[in-house]
Amino acid sequence: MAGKTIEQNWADATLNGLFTKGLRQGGARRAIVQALGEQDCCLTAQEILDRLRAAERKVGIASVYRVLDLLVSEGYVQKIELGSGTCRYEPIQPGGDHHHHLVCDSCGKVEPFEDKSLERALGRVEEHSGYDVSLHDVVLHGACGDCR
Amino acid sequence: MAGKTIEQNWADATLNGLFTKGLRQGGARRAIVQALGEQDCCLTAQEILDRLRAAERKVGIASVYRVLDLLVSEGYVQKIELGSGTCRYEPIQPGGDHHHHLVCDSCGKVEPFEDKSLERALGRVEEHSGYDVSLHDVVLHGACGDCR
DNA sequence: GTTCCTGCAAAATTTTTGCATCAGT
DNA sequence: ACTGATGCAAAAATTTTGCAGGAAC
Repeated sequence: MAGKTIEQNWADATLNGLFTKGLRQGGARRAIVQALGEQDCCLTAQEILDRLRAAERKVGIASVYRVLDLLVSEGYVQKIELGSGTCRYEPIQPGGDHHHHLVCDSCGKVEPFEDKSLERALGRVEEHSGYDVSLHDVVLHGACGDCR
Repeated sequence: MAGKTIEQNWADATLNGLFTKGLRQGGARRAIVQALGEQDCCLTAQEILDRLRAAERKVGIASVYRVLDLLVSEGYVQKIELGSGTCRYEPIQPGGDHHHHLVCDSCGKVEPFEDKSLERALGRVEEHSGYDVSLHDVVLHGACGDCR
């Protein structure tokens, strides 16, 4: 149940953070943050909308995009593109718990993976880059076990 | 002049490869491959069109997308998305010469970088992934030297 | 009560598709 | 000559914006 707790904490921490910045916790905003928090990997705007609609929560697609924009610019959510043409959004876990993505170009499946030594290599690159790096993003494309 | 040579080789090798597969070297196709070959980092479809138009070569945007699609599916070009909403396309150098991207989220600048130890870490991840990985893609987001 | 948020609809942007014509082999 | 490639225009898909009504504080 540890995973669930961490994810729930993300939603609460995010809503609290927004509140602290003087932003309101309106219905759509709370619902979208909740939906993101219940997910362990990335979601598209449309997927978020579908989940809210399935939960009898009527929201407009424009609100989904607006809230996601806000969450990205406030640093709570990472926007990820995996080559499908549609953007995906994923909660940023403050604990540094952090994964990347494997994409099967044949069936479209997306899976998360983690690797400490990859993170260390990325950390070294970031230090020498001359940039103040806030986020990174690794995508591996290929054929999954079923499709290869 | 080494860089130039490699890039020119990419365009020639790509056109030859297409020809070998029974595909024709029509005007638009050749022009688009040339434009990509003259570039060392990624281009958008619109940028490619602009270059061709500037060179007095009238092509339709649809042809640009169609040729890029073909090049991606034949393995000559990598499609990359950096979070701007528009896709970018980059030649794949067969020699394994290979770079990734630093994106400044404040001014939009995109720079390439290389790192051997990052590639090694990626190679290890790929081996253990259970996928047959054909491509990978690393993007670092942050503030560049001028913007930070 | 004021200010910000939200939903709807319209617009903008990017990418794909249909079709008649043209060019490469 | 035959077949596939191309350009144009229309369509589709995704994301953004304008605005009036509603909700949070």
